[in-house]
Amino acid sequence: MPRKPNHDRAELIDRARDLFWRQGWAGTSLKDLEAVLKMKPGSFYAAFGSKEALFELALDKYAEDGAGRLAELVEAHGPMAALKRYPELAICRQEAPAKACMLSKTLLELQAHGHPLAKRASAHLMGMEEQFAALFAQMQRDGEIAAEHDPKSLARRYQSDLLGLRVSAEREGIDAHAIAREIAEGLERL
Amino acid sequence: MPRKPNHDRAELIDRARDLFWRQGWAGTSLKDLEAVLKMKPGSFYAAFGSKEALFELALDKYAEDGAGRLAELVEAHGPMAALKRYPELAICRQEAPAKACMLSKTLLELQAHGHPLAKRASAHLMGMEEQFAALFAQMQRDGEIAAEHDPKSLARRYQSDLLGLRVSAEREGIDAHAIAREIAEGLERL
DNA sequence: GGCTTTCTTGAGCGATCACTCAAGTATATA
DNA sequence: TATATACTTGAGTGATCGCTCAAGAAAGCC
Repeated sequence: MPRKPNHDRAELIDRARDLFWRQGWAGTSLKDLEAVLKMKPGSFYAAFGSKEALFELALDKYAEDGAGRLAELVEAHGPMAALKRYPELAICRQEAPAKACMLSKTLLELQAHGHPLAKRASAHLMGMEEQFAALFAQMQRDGEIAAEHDPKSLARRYQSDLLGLRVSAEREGIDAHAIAREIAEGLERL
Repeated sequence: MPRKPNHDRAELIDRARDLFWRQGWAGTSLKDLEAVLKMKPGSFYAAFGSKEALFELALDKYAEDGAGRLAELVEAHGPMAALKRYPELAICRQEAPAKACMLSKTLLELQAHGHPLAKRASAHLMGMEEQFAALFAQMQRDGEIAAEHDPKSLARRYQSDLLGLRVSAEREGIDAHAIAREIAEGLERL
């Protein structure tokens, strides 16, 4: 009976994610979204409910894709090589709308107002960190790194280095690849 | 002949800086500023010209104060001890309106729109990095760190670590002091 | 006390914000 | 082909945005 939607929902969320990632929450107006999604207000609200609801979908997709890329890397090269490659991978993708992490951008922008999206970003960051910790733990079991380390501490530090790298990569005149290399080299000394 | 201003301008800029630092550019409305500065719109615009002009003053004050605190630390304890203490100092101050760096927050929020304030924040970050580089160079001259290092590379990495630390410190459930300690310890191995 | 000069006041400006809804259009079933 | 069922359209909502300006209040000089 019904009419089919003109657009592919997953594709729309991807495009919204890229815009939000680049421009942030307040920096992205509904006009911007309407232009990028090629939707009029009515369709937009029928499809997503609100700007906030779409941002949440975008944030979740961002986290999911990031975790997926790391998992692929682990699958292909093992934990150590994956963690060594991941920093460079995070800043080299040309098609990415920004170098900095969308989760940290969201956290920094919305945390002060106690916005639910900040909490959600924070939770995703914690999820990533647990993924890192699991890899460090596995490396320890495999004897790839010394037994004296605490996997959770290593993950916390690795995450912090990654966030710093990705903020630095946003700056002009900074050789972020050099920083990525140094982070990778740091892993060898564990 | 004239009437004296009711307010101390430097004090006003400090209060505006704290608000902008915490809430960011778009997250801070003129209503917020009027409340914190206890000024009506007319006085505000007579005193500062625009929201953007005040943000610029606030940003400059932020950078100046940060550089000052580092300089004091160097004066008191020398370059190495100063750089080792600085990370902890950056995240421990209770009176600070946020843990994250105002310069990086501004950069991340406004860079995508090519806003002049993002460029200014970027320039201040570069200024800090040069300050760090000068200290590393001095430590090298004093034989405190190995001669093989490039002071500019060390400064770039130190800055990146610092930015990462300060984003991490904004998160809930993260022991940022532990990260600060690790950054300090890292300096000992140079 | 006048007079001048500056600062303060606050109503209100046009623009933009996120969002709504009634009307129109396209598609599937009957 | 007729009807039911989405989906799309876009003018328009009230609220808030950064900002203006004419009028009033306070301080220094005569």
